Amino acid sequence: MGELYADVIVDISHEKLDKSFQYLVPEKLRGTLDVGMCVTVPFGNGNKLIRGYVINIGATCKFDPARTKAIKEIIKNGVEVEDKMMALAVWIRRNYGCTMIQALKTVLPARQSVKKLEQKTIERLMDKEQILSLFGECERKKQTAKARLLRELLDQEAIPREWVTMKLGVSPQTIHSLEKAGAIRVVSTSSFRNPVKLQRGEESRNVLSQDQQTIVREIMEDFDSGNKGTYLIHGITGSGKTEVYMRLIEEMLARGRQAIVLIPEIALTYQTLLRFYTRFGDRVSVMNSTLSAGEKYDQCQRAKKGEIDVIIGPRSALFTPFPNIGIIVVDEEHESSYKSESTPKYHARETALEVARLHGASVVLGSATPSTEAYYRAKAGDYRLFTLKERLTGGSLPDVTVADMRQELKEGNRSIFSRRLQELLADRLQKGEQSILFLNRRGYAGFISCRSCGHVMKCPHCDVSLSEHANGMLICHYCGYREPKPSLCPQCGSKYISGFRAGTQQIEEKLKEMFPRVRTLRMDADTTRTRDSYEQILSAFSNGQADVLIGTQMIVKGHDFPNVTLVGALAADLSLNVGDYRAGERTFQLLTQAVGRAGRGALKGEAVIQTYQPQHYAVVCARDQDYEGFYREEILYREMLGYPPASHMLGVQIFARDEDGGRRLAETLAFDVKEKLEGMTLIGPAPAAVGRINDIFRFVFYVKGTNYDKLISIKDSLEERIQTMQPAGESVQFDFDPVNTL
DNA sequence: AGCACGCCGACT
DNA sequence: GTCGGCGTGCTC
Repeated sequence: MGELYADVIVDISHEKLDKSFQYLVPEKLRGTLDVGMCVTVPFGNGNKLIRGYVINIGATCKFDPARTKAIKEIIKNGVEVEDKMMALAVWIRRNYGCTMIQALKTVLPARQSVKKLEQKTIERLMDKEQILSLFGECERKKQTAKARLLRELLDQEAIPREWVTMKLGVSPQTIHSLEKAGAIRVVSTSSFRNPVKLQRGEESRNVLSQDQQTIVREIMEDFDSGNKGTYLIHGITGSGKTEVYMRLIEEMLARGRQAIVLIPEIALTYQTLLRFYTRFGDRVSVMNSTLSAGEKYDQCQRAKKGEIDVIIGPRSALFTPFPNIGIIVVDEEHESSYKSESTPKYHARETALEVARLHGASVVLGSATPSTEAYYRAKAGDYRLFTLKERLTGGSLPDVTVADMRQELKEGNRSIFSRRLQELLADRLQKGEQSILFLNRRGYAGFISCRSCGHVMKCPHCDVSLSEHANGMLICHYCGYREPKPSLCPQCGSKYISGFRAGTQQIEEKLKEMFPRVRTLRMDADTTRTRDSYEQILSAFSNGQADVLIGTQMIVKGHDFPNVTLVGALAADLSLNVGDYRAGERTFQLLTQAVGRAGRGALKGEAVIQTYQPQHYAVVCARDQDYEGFYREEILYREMLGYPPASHMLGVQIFARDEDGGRRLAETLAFDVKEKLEGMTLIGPAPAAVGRINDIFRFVFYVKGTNYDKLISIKDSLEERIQTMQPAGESVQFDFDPVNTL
């Protein structure tokens, strides 16, 4: 029988060793040894025994077999931080379908950046005379490297090690020998900069409401009795979720545990940060995308050393190497930015549960509009559900009207503003109150709808909207179904059937035509290109420099504008018909949030939702702020069509330079899957929604099934199959329970 | 990171 | 010749 070889990552934190080494798996470890295990291996010329991690096992030896050494033994324990990270990487690899290297890269902090912040400094231990005599001695012996360093030390007490090795050209050995001679000392004064500017203000510790207290008490009782659960807090904005998080974190810190707070990518507002900062001082740190790789690495080191206990950040903050996490908070749990868009396509909410399991920690999910997934599992009893109904900050919910744009057309209003919205806008302008116009535009898949009756062209097999393509065909990008674009509405025979195209710019123009004196601010991908333009626009609006703010999704998240008393959602249909099974959920969430922007201050607010489908449950429930009602409808739809969370879904994406090659590969793989379905369903293959990006063609197919493990084994067999084919110009990616199928 | 190897000047 | 420091490159 052939030999087995294992790829091992050597546990030395240095960039040059940041690759795998192949070792022979000895007879006695066969069957026992598995990916992710910690082993001791002989390394280097002296065959020194060191720690390593197995990242892969296979029968092929990519190295000179005569020179491969054998693994000594398996170390078993799960206490080290690294071991937990390793276990997590193994879990990610299995659940999201990627290589061990990819999993490790997401889990471990970027090592390459070590060099940049190598803050080791060389300190002089002797006084000037001693150094001078030593310098003379070295000069005489022609020990030039030593002499160079010593001369430098005459002027300075301490020199950064970086400077010494690079600029002075002194090798580590030289430094080492001088260290042994007692002339110098190497100190790692890694000056971990804390990216938050400390501004400890007055601590405002609100008294908890009855409901808040109950949540904190029950979660902590569970925790103390060794029952580490998952909790979903369903609370409208302003109901005091953050205060609950902070209390829980305090309790955990008191028990010597650490806390991770996840927040959506863009939602890291300065206000939230400050709140945490004033409460926990410099024991808290932030992780965000504006941090350099080096700074991120700093945060990890600080966490490892126990200098901080609380970290706030987007999904990657989940991998902060804390020794003993007590709680993980996932705020705005429904946000789609929690799902990674690059391989491994992990979901931070699900991964948080695994991190918590490894540490014995509790997980708290919070949202005003919980994801269907989380609510489903709460209903099933997997999560415990808490509801916060009171709005602590005051302000009442706005009055919402749904404007039926079909009716508007019928009665001769061809403008993009309904008459109701026009009226209210005029009223606000006259009163000097502010308004927000919200365009929930997303993606560029143009759906086709009838402006007369609201009928939307849908795929008869997948119940998602069909997209219009340039050749006049309508295509379903789930299954590939296609039909020609009709010239008359199949429902009512109207000729007003067309794609919906409108951008923030057009809206601004139309608004100015109608109200020539209006002052507007526009916020979309175009106007927020630079780093702080986002904040600038928001504060300009906040200061009353404009009457109307026009923008896309980004304006509905975070930020309170007390003077805003009118919100118009211009085209609810834009996100309702993007041809994705989550369109309803996303629309409901966006509309609910948008509507909630009105009337946050003392003044009562109003909102108008414009749509061609006023009867759609996402619209109706958003109008009534009725989450339960929405969920009941949504889960029915998901169950009926077998979409997550009622079922699981594996997306297989094929990328290819050559269109035919890609299609062939997609068809071959899909054909393979067909043999192994065992009750699961195959959809596709079809060209992806965006069929070509950068001249790379994309194809996709989906497998739906209730058993996640079966989907994993489908993925495994596909991987094997791909390996045997060794496709040259094509690559394949897997996406479990995709969030974004566009 | 640590260790060996090969190069080069200095000293017996 | 040999000794010892110094830089380079490799480690499965």
